[in-house]
Amino acid sequence: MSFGKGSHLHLIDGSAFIFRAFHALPPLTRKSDGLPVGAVQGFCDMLRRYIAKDHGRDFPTHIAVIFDKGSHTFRNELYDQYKANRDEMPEDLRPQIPLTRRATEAFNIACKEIEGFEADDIIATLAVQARDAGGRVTIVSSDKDLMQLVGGGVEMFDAMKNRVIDAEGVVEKFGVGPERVVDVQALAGDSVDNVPGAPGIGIKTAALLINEFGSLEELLDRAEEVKQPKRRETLIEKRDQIELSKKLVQLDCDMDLPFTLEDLEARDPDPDTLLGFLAEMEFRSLSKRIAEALGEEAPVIPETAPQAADGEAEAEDQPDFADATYTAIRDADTLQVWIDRARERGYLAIDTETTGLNEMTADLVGVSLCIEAGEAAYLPLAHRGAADGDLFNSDELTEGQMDAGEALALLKPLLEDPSVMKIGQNMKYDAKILARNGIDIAPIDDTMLLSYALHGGLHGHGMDMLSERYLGHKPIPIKELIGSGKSQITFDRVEIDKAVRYAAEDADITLRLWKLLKPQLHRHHVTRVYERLERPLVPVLADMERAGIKVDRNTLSRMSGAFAQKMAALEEEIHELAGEKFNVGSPKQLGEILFDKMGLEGGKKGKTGAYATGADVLEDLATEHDLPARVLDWRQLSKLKSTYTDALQEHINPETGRVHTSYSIAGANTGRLASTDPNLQNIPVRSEEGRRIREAFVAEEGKVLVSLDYSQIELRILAHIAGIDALKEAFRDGQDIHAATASEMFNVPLDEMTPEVRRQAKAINFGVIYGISGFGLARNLRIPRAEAQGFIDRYFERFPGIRDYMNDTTAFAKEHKRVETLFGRVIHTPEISASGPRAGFARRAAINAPIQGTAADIIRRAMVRMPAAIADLPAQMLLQVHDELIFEVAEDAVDELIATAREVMEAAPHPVLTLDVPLVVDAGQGANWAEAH
DNA sequence: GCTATCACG
DNA sequence: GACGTACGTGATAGCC
Repeated sequence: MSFGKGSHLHLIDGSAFIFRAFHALPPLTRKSDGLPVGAVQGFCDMLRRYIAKDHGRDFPTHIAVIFDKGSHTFRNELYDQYKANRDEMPEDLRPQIPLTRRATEAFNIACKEIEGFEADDIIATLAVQARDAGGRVTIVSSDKDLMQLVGGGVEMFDAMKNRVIDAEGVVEKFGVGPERVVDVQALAGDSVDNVPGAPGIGIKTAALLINEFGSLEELLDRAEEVKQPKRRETLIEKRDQIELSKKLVQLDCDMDLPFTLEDLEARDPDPDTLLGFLAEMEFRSLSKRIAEALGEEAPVIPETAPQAADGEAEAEDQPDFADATYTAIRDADTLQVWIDRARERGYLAIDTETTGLNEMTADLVGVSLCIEAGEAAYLPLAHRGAADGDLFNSDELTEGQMDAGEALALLKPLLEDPSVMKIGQNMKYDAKILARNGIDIAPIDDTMLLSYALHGGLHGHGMDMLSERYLGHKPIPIKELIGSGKSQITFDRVEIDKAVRYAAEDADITLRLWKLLKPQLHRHHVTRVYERLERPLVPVLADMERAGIKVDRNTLSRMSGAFAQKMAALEEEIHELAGEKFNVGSPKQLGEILFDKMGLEGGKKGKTGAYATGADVLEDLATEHDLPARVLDWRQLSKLKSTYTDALQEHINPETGRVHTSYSIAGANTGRLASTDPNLQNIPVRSEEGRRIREAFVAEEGKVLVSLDYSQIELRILAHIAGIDALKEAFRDGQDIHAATASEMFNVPLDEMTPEVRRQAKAINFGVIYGISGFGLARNLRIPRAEAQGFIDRYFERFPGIRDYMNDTTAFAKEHKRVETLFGRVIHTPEISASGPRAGFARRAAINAPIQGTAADIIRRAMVRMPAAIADLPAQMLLQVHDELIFEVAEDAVDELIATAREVMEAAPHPVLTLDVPLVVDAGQGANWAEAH
């Protein structure tokens, strides 16, 4: 087919794509030999869209992947420093480049490269040819150089972000249309490609100048007319350099190509070739998906034994999931066989199925067991007739199930047998369910926590994810059994045969993951982290969650009513001030009222096109007008009512009268816990009105709530890690640390300290923990940026150790792609070498992680030791809020509890670590949490 | 399902 | 000089 009107050419910038994929995606290696293939997989996944034909009207008639070839191009002849500051290609990316070419060929897509030419120029030439022939062009790339080409039927597509870039997008980026992009680039230069441009002029200024003068040539000829002296001089003095820059950034649209557009016609891939290549790469789920799209059988990829040499997994050969045998256990004899086998083996994987996700209300429906990969059994205990079946019989237990009591009585000795390891995925869930059935499961291993200790920061730790990633197997989605949304059924309504396949598979997967991950602990030096900080927390948290905390419904309900009244009054007032009724809770409507209708200054639209109406914006507006101030009040009440006084009531368990949160151990990257359903780690405290919600959290009659919290633990850890003598001394002397910092920084004696100066020092102290920036501090303190930067400079001058810590930590993260806490917890930082704003995020996260993570480790150690320490006291640990533990204790044992728990908390780093600063724990007590805190 | 907002340490 | 920024979370409401 000849190329012309109606044709649509897709040009994929291959080199740029794999560079970005390499940095954006996790470092996947081929299991059999450790060959890095993450970028290749990302590339193939992108090409998969062409197989799936889910492009709609944009499906290409012609397509090619274009690569760079050779490092020396005509631009180096013009300027020997062109791209001279490029980093070496990462070691792990190098071997993936030829593989990417092979991938392109396997997809039967034209693969083009020309020695001595950049992909950009080939793409430019092809795009112009295609456009001139009357066709459409989509350039799959986000390289800003290619933005010159946009318009007249040419658009760009950012495959990583799944976003089309058209002429409008170009204007957004460069401030000028595509035809003037070169001019702006020539002025602004490009640090990545080492294009010099005009010193002192960035994209913003360049766009301004080009828009004013019409073109670069015009600007340079009339440079005398530029008003700003500095700019004028630069433009005149650096004219040659600017003109050279233009030549460097200008794409060559007129290359002699040894092929034609017709050669790029889209062709269907040969399934054997393509699937063969994917199998060779060992892309399990990808080859399955592509096989499905092609209507072919997925290739069988053997579960090869990874080579020990590469230091990664060394799981024994595990059988194919397709060959697995999953059976039902329907009688005591069969169950006994499984129990005996588990005893003999010394371990088993186990998974419980229940009627819901809430362990406090869900009922046990069945238990699955696995001792050998590929061989698992499901023990159904409480399956009932289908919900839509005969009403009369629907609650009857289905035939062929063991009596639950009998089965659990047989299982109990095994599950409590100290010589048999029980393996689960997220064992806290199963432990709680079993505890409610009288079984104290121990000892345990948890594949979720293995993954967390090994790979925290790299990816999530849910079973579906781990299975796809490490076993190349997509588990049966639970939705296939129970549906979703309104028509969702509970697991006890699932047919037993279906339940067997699903439940047994989960136990099978868990066992396989355990065999794969457990041996890696040692090699990654996280055995102690897993054994001391992750695993022992499971029973401790299970106990706390089961205990719950008593919440007084009447208190909440009264507050809800009061809030509702106040809100209604405020709402009326707001509508009056606005002159019309609108939904105060809608940021979109509020923005339009404030900035469009009322014409207030300072309206800024975010990326969605809506005005920002956050608290900081409204606070600024509140000086000008009453309405924003009322909205702030309304928002506060609305938050308190919906999230706390209303929602908390729903969480009171009718059986216990208490609220039972659930802590996720592997949720936060730094090692912190996260509290969900409900979140009891963000109960209001900072505002007077909000703090009253804590009055609803109460102790039982005759008991008291006690709260113990670490004082300034993160700053103490910073002082220790960064070795800041002045801070250490201040902590040893028990000084007010923020006042001490202020005194040191501003040379103000402590007894002359003003609250304002102290406040600023406090903001800086916190900023340091977060990876301070002038911008962030300025915003926080609402002071000019230059002033904030001045504070930071002075701070670093007085505490040079902190700057060293930040630099050292960043350098360590860049080298190792991870940081560590003082207790050896590893937090991976894959984004640390990213470019653009993401690099800043990653850097600050890397600076923060060892500090926040060490604090998290310390309180984890305290929590693990706490139950034994207070075993003889009539006390129970209920909640953790990052640096605070809340207990419920009999009135007459309060003092003893405080003394004991404080000792455990203050000594938590021992014996592994002795901090250079003391840990101080403050205590409070009362009938409710507001009093105790 | 995404975004904005706001509650906590 | 320019870019876009404080770290870590979870719940709710609005909106497509």
